[in-house]
Amino acid sequence: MRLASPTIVEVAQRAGVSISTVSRCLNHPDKVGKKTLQRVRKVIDEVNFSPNALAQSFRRGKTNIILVVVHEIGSGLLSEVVGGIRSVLDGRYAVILTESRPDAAQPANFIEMLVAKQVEGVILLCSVPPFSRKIIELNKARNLPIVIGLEPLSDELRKLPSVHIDNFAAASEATAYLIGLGHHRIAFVSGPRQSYVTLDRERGFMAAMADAGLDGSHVHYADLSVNGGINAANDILTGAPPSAIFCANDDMALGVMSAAARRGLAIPGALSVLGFDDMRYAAIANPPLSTVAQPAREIGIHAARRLLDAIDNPDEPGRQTEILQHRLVIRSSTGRGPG
Amino acid sequence: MRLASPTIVEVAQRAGVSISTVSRCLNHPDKVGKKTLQRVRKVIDEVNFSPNALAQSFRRGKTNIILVVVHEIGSGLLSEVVGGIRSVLDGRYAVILTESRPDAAQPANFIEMLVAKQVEGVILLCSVPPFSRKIIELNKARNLPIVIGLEPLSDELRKLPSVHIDNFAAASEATAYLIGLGHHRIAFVSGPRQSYVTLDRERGFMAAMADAGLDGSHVHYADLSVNGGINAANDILTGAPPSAIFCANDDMALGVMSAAARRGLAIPGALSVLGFDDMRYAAIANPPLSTVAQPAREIGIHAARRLLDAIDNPDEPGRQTEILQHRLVIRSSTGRGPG
DNA sequence: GCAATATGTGAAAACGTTGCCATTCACAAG
DNA sequence: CTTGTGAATGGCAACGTTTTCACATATTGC
Repeated sequence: MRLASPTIVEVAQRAGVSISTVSRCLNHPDKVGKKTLQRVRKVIDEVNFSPNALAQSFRRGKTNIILVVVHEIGSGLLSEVVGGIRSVLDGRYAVILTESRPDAAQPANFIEMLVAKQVEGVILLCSVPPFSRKIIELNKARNLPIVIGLEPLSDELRKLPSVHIDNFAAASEATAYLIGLGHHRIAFVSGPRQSYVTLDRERGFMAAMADAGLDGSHVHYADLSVNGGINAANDILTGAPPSAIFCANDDMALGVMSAAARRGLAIPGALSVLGFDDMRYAAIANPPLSTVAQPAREIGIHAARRLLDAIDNPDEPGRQTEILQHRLVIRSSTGRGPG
Repeated sequence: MRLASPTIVEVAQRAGVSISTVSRCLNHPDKVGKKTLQRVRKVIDEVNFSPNALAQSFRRGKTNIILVVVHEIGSGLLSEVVGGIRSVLDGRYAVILTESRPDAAQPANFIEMLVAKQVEGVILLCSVPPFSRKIIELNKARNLPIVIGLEPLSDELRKLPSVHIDNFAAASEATAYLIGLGHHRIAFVSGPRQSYVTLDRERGFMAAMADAGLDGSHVHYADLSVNGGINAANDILTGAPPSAIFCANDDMALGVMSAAARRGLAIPGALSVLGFDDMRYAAIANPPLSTVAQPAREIGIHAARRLLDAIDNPDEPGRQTEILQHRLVIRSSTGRGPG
């Protein structure tokens, strides 16, 4: 009993007018006679008509949909960014999200393309290479407006407008803070090497260590997850442990804290832990996690504005990367070091 | 310099064939002569043609897009559920997400409708009433397949297929566990009253208390957020505090733990805290949070399968609500009570 | 009361595909 | 040589809308 939706034609017939008139009632009601309008609207209500969005989009060549690509939705930070994006776009565009984490990998990618073409712009909040490469192609081939948020990307992507913090500077400031606290042996838990965000943070760490004449080679690699942090901590804390561990994100820092707690290590007494991102649970960790905060909502807002720019002026490239301010948030997981 | 995308017509001309043939090359290549196919494919490559997805969907009346509605993306639990959904749907459908949390409220809703109509099915993972009501209308009016996941919904929604745990039973078991531990004064931190999930949990708590002949009226209301938990805890812990607090979700439980820690209350020594959901950070809280786990991924998988069913057999209602197993996860935030 | 101008309306052409049907052609069977 | 068969291809309508253009009618200014 799938009843076919009524079309504009049916409305026209019932109201005894032409389809043009019905269309006008929908889109330019001021250009329609008063009583005609009334009659048509009545019929529209009666048959519960609403225009076929597919046909509309097709005809207009416009979908009013913006796609936001995230790697995985379960992150408070992303939630903030998306909130910022929506605060700008809502009303003008429907914001839909897609995850780039692969599940059935191959065919999915293909379908993403399909999605992408029904979309008027994309905000990329992730940098997984195979996926972003596809997106770039689309940008080139179809002239699809794209803005990168949160992540500075590989060199080929740097031509695209992007909005993020200065990860290098942030990490090196944070490291300097740790050094100022008297820590000399500091380990850094980095993320996957393809990620330019964590790479920048890693380099910031090493630069700050070098500046202070300290050994910045104590770098471990994990996968940015809590478990990654736990494993890294277990590695790091055997043998001669450092007095501080700086993590490329909060999830790993939380993992490190958990592993340290399990080993009976007092934080920050025996070990200082510093995170990155200031995600939602950082403040209520036990002890509350020191971290460097990204202005997530702001990033979303700016990215959305840039996208709007790009859509409205498809021809001019616009200024490229936009750097927002980070902020070192000192809570209780960091304390004085031995030195 | 927005260059118009080439259409099938252009390809046809360049290849010296009819557009039907080009279309066939795309959709039924076996029905095309070998050398024609080759020639057409060459041209397609040359001009970098790919069919206009909007036109295709319009023509076919099929978009191959499934919409998943979540209240807000920043939750590990949802991430799991979505993972499950995608493991079933990827390849057959593109899965896109939308948040129901309002930002620019009114106009947004309107646009959601637009989105909804380009979509072949919806999985609702949230129950915010104004939004879900809209969805229901769509279901009725357009016969749009819908499945509810994670949340049992209001009576009017109970007609829709849904997949979730037995929140009443789970909460009452968890409460019984607390009682068995020797707790007599137990507070419950509930969520907003419109939410049927938290309502069920609340009722489960009260029933278990009543069964044990205890006072189950110690119920506080918060908004399911960490801060809500903190505030609730501050209320509860002044005066004559209970020996255990059971929260309707983990976020609030984490908030309660944080507030308790700030007050110098030992957990579980002075206060036991029990959460609900087993979200990602529950296991690494300090101390690790006892909670009741939902089989999130399973819920996603089942919901997706139900949706597929509903799409394939639009006429039969199919069996209605499907109950999956919960599991009490005992970690270190709960301990023996005074009694 | 007549031209000039608004105002409201309808006919029809698009938008880019797909798929049915008809056509052509080659080739095998009679 | 005719007829029948199958494969390969082209023509064309259709999907539901929006929009341009032209037409008819109503309104205004003399």
